[in-house]
Amino acid sequence: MYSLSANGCKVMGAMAATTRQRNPRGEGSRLREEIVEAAAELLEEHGDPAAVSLRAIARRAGISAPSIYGHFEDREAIMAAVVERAFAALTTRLHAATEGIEDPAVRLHAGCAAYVAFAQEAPETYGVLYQLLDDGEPAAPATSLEELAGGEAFAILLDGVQACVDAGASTAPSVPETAMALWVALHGYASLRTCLAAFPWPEHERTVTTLVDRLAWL
Amino acid sequence: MYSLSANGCKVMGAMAATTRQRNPRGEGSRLREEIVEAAAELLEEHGDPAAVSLRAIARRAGISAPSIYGHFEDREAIMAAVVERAFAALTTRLHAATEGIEDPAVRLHAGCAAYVAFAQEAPETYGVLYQLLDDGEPAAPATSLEELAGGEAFAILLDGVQACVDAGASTAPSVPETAMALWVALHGYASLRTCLAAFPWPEHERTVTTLVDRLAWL
DNA sequence: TGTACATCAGTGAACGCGCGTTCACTGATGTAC
DNA sequence: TGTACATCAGTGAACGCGCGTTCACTGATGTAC
Repeated sequence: MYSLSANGCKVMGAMAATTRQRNPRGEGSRLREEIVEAAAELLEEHGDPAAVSLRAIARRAGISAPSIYGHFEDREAIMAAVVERAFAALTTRLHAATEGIEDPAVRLHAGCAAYVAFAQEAPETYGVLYQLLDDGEPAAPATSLEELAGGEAFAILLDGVQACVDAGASTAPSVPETAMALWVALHGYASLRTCLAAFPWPEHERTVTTLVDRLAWL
Repeated sequence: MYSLSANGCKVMGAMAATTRQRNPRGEGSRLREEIVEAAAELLEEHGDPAAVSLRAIARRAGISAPSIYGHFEDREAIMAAVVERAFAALTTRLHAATEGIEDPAVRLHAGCAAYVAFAQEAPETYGVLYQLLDDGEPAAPATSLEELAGGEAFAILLDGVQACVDAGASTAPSVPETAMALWVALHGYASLRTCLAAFPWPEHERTVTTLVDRLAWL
């Protein structure tokens, strides 16, 4: 049964490098996820979103470039999927960091620290979150918070501040404005810290604590 | 003296569209500035730094693409010049907004408001400031503040906070850390405000005031 | 159970495009005699 | 003052490249008879 026949499965090692195992019938969506995964990896490796080309994604995923069109309309759609994935990861992270903590002030601290940590660990992924929003059209300004991309993450922050106020730990005069100020400051810190490595930054924990304590009126 | 001779100066209108007036001998640097200007304009018009290609810059400046190489090493060098220009503009703006104000707290407010206003009016120019730093190599972390790109702008902020502390208007425990927190928050606000237009932002003035008052311990 | 066929995941070649960069050049301007 | 020449700001054509996207296709897989 020695064979070099067309299906090529006889030489697994070599095959893996050259040909991909085709997904079974119903599971075309598996490749879809592999594409998004490949795009996310590329983004994190090269610092530049421009380096995440459709062809580079295909190369990374081990498929031909046109194969992508079976799963995505165009390159932009892939990036949108990457952003969606990143927001989901952020939200999960924030939930994980805060759940089970009773003291609202401690919980708020933990959530904010996790937000910054997320940005530190995957700076490009973090960066792409807001970058794509930048590209989108102006959108109706009246949109509710929940419908905003990242709205769920912001809602966690909002709840955190509200809990502090309710418990008397915070004297913040306005919960939404406080959450906004906090969010803005954390974003600024996360962005600058990663891109301005030469700056003599104080200790990480210390900075987050300062921002949270002062801006959340703790 | 009717003439269509080679120097073309007889038909100014038509000429301006097709041929550019060559700079006189010693003033090659004039084109250099036109190139930077063209790049800056392109950057601000298209939101995307990737759209500012060397060829696009040349087109905008009304010259052929190779002409640029007489003035810049490569595309990256042009972008570096754009960043330098942007930092100079920011610094000028901050000085203009704060000079002549006696009350240190009022001056700090004015400076911070000007910083945010600069970012609002030229969001792409503002964005490119930190973006380029991102691309650069890690650099020695021990670099002094003054040598950092944007160090002069930060120094203004530092002085502003120091003046507040000296005058007893601020109870900030650490001047550098306070300036850092303020800078980070202003940057975050400036970035997010421009890219997340759909968010229900509070009044502009109000937000800046909140950030400054809380973070500078006024 | 065996065979013909429809489905569909993925391919390979090709397209036109704009890019950064190079090269040999052109022709107006200033200078030396 | 007049002329030959060196300088140098800027040009036009060409290069190779990677890109996004299209098209007709291949061939393994599941299904109908």
